[in-house]
Amino acid sequence: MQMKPDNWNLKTDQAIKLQNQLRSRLISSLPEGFELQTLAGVDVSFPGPGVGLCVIVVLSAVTGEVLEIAHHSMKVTFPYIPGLLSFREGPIFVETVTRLKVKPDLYFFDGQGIAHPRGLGLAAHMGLILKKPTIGVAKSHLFGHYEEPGNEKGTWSPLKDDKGGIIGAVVRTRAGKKPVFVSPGHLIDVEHSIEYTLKYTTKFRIPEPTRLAHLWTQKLKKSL
DNA sequence: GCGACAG
DNA sequence: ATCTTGTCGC
Repeated sequence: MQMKPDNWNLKTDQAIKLQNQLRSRLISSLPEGFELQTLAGVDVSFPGPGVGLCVIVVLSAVTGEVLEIAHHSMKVTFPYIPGLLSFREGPIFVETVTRLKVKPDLYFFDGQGIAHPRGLGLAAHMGLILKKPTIGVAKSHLFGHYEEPGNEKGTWSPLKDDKGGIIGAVVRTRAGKKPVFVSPGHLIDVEHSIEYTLKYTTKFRIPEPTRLAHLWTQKLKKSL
């Protein structure tokens, strides 16, 4: 039986089963004739217990100019459990994305893509719902084996699963600073995930789209 | 049983 | 993620 990727009313054991079923639907290559015109960064903050605030910032892939910012806050019930982040942040993201006028060609998420225990991290799961290319750029490690990458910006080392398959990369986006964990979500491969992550990470360690989304998520949290 | 553990 | 100001350093 086919389950919907946006079924949030599940207990933890059922959520895990859903992830195992959805992983097979992932496509690991860009759509035919893919053209990157607009991209988005997503982030979620928690103004208080049981309340989440999501922000999506859309930028021009050419000029880097901010084209649109959408946000929404609502009650969150699912707890934070490593490996089940999409069930906590997914509902509010899906609600927020409906408020966008511009539909981005690519999304950056603050979390893992397929570099996940069941191959379905936040970025991968949201990609299946969006049916758009998604990339996960996490600030810390969750799953996979790797060697520390070189110390220069742009250097990276592969993230591998238990069988040695490459599921992402540990990328040094800033010399001398902690690397980020990049992995493809849906409709994209590891190589392009690294390429786009480096291309859109300019001044800081985190890609501009998600970095800006995070800034807004913190700013809006205070004005509530 | 003992660690590891996105945000 | 969140609790929290100024401060040392590149």
